[in-house]
Amino acid sequence: METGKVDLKKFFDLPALCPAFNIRAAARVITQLFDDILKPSGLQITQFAVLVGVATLGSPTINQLAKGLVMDRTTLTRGLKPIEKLGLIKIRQGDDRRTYIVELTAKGKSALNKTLPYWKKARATVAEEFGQKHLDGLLKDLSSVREINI
Amino acid sequence: METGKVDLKKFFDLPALCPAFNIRAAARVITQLFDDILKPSGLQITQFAVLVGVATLGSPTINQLAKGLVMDRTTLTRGLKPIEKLGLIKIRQGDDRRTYIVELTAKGKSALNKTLPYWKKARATVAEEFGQKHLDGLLKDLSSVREINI
DNA sequence: TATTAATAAGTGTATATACACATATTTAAA
DNA sequence: TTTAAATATGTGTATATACACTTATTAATA
Repeated sequence: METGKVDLKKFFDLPALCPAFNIRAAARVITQLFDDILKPSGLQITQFAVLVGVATLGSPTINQLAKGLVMDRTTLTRGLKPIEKLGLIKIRQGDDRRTYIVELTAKGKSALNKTLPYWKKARATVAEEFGQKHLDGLLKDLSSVREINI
Repeated sequence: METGKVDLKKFFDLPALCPAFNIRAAARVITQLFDDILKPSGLQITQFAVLVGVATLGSPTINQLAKGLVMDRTTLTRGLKPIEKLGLIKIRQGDDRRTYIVELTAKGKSALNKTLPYWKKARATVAEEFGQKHLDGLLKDLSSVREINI
């Protein structure tokens, strides 16, 4: 049976073929690039993403926001804490008292506008490194990945 | 100046255009898909990735492994703990006593082989949902994202 | 109406992520 | 050879991630 003997050769081409490895590694690279360029704004790209979500969805509930951001609800719950502490959002109970509604504060709106040029710069950097058309294709692909449901 | 008034319209198409939003959301979806399918193996895709890295790099140092996995070194340091606790790897000091070398245990090799079919199934699922050629293109794109250096 | 099911959200726990900083060891330079 | 620079790693801290579980509220049903 030789349980100890293991042919490791078959694993050699696995990293290049693995969607999970590749997408996670790329996400780390992109996140660091964005965070680096956004640094002067005082926001991280994840926090900016939440604020944009709140703005575009228009004072959503936690659940609605989580769905909009394609994010686990409990992940979002924790993620709201820091930006709430920064005074960028307020969370108030909805008419349906099970729900909680996330709203931008004036400070939050101002942070959005302050951060936008840095976001544009970060995006431009990626487009430059990557080619605009190439990037457009990648974004389309990523959005169909998002729509995968097991 | 109307600091309170903020035109939120300009944020509406931002999510679709943002590489960071999209790649992070896609990474969450793909990770959950892989973790779900790998569940019977007892490994998560991130742990499997580390084991594959150790196997393909051949007993690398922490730094070498971090580079190979396109991972921050300190992230890896923490990530090694759980699989070390599971007895899948051993970490020993190198001849250069600054270095620590990561090695697969027999149990680790066995875990690799046990997990491989689940990984194949997960990859096949993605390929099915996504189209094999489409996926090949995406993987190529993601690997060039990885090579971005600011 | 009383009971049950469905929905919304929070908490416990564990891992993932990475920056800033500190320590140990080796290599290079004075 | 002493000192300085470079390299390898770990730790403190904070946020990100999500599963399993619990609680509160509302909607549906008996």
